Amino acid sequence: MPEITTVPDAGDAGEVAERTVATGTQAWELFRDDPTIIAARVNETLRDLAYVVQDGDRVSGVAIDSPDGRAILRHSTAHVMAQAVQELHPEAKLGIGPPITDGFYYDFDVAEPFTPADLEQIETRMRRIVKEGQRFSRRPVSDGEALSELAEEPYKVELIGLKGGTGGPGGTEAVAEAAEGASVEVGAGELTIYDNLRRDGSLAWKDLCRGPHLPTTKRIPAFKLMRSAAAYWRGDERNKQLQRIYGTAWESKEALAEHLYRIEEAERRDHRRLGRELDLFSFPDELGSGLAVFHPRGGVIKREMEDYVRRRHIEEGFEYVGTPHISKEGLFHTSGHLPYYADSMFPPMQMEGADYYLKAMNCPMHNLIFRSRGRSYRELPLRLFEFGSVYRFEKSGVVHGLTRVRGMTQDDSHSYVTPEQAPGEVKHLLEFCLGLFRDFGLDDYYLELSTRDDSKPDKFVGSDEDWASATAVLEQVATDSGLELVPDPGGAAYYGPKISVQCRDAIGRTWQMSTIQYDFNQPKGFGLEYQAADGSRQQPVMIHSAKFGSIERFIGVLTEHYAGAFPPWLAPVQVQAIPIAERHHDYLREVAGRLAERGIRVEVDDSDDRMQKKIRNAQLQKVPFMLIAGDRDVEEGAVSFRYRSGDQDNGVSVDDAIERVVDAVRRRVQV
RNA sequence: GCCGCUUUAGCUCAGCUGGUAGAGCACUCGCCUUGUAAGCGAAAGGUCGUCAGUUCGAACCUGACAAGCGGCUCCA
Repeated sequence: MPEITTVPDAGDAGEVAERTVATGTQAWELFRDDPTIIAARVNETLRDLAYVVQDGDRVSGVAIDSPDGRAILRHSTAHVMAQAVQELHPEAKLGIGPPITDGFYYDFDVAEPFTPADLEQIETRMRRIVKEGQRFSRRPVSDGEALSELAEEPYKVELIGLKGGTGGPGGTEAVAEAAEGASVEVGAGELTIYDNLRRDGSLAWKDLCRGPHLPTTKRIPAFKLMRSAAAYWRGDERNKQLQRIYGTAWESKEALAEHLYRIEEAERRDHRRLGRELDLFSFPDELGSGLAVFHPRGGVIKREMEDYVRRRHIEEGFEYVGTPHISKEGLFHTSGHLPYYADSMFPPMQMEGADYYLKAMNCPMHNLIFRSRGRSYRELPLRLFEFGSVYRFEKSGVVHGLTRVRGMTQDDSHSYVTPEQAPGEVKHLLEFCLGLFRDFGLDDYYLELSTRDDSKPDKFVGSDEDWASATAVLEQVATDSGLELVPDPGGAAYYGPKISVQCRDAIGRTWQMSTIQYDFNQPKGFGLEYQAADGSRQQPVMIHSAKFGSIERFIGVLTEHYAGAFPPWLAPVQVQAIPIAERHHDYLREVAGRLAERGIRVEVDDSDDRMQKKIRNAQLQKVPFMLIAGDRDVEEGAVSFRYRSGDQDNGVSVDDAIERVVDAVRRRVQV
């Protein structure tokens, strides 16, 4: 028997050992000592363990708890789910079933949407398939063979026809996602079908798939179906909606349990829930969807943010202005918004023969301020700033807590600059934004560069040259920042490209917060000009920027980031004074009075609850500091200084306690 | 906007096949006067999201609308 040489790749250790094995050796034989290996990486390509190694192959094992291993596990579980669905619902047609972050999904065309009871039934059937230990068996097929074998699967047939035709530059995110999902099915090279074979070798099920897969269904340690939902075929709302089932799969029951626990944790820090529990804000039905009211405690956070950002804008050379909430429609024609965004604006109100719109953006109004008199180059950069309340008619299905609302306040600014000043101004604004993130304790973020989609010229205005130079300015500044920069093709505003700060909250979701947009179009539309040093009239560039983005969204993200335990400087109540008995009320009122003189938000809990209950209430409200006083403390002129964490220092003098609180607030530290 | 689900007291939830509502916490009032996450008791609180329809009778069945939730699409 001829022998061939393979080179197992030791991976992280960096050691490469040569090994000579018999011809026909399959990858699994190289890893028979390691039960966590469920696939092989051969010359950078992922393969089934049934792969027959070739002379010179570099082979390393893929562990089930590695990122690739989990993706293979999840994709294999998606197959098992699809098999179970078709066994229970033979009429179901298959869409696509890729692995995703933390799980997988599979789309089905079925007459009736799945019910929770259906999901349970499917899960039960899946367990049976897992128990049967069906083998995933790879089989290359020609296009013709695939088409005839899968003639009953119209969506698969479409994907076969699509092979190589998806993706490419300029695709929207949705198309890219569909293409990504489809790539799991058809890949780039030859077509393959995976047969699920029972122990006796009979065919249980098959699916068009690029693979690789686990060796057998038995290797699925833990999974759970999460929910069903509708999704448009290939991510296009003009297509039919399929029924999608989401599931998750993990390398062990423990890992699954941890994942489910993380989901519960995320629910506990959901700002919609904390907003109610901490009495921060609400969304009264009477107002309508996506319209928030801030309660006194949420109002404190909002006010601290506003005070901060107003002061910072003034420090950074901005001038505070004010503009109304509505305008005659002509303004939004001049700005160019109406043709693009009429659907996203509240419908107009008619009055005295004119149509008035609620504003969805502030820039046109700032342009009017710029244009209100002749401007000199000496005034530039001219920087206008305000808290602009804007209203956007978000589709009913997308409204979400404070992070996607219909009425919001932007800390909006517009810098009017010469083209030469633009790079410096963009840099200035980006540094401003990053400083703000630092002060608010958000440190997990990245930049996104949103550019024009060249394949959709009707969505963008302006010349190619203008777009290219504007994009180059933003890209340069973003790159110089040294921060992670993610491209967002097609995400630009119609009038120009933008940099945005995408913030990750503690549970990994990302939100667009700050934006800096380069606009060479509106100045033209408004006929903005300044007189240059040589006496000529020149057109300024305007740079739009919002630092928080929207006050509402920022509060939502901040609430989730801190899980409601705001740092002292933002906490609605900074100190809860807790008397042990009624005779200590006056003592603590005096302490509270001294704190209030120092600008501290302090409350004395003079209810007739037990002191244990008062502590519990303060903890539940996530108050950072509790000052507790009983006989001993009064005697010593001290307090028991309890932190939110449960740590406590007893016998702290009142002077010291006040300084501790004031200092923590002043330094904006978290405690 | 699309698909599915949900809506009962301030909050979290019960309420069997249709016979017109219940708990815990919170709130109010008493009692208790307390040393590190829930003291005891009482009272009060709901035209069961809204409007129609079916029925002798609707929280429950049907429809429309509204709001919420999970996705999809969208997001200046």
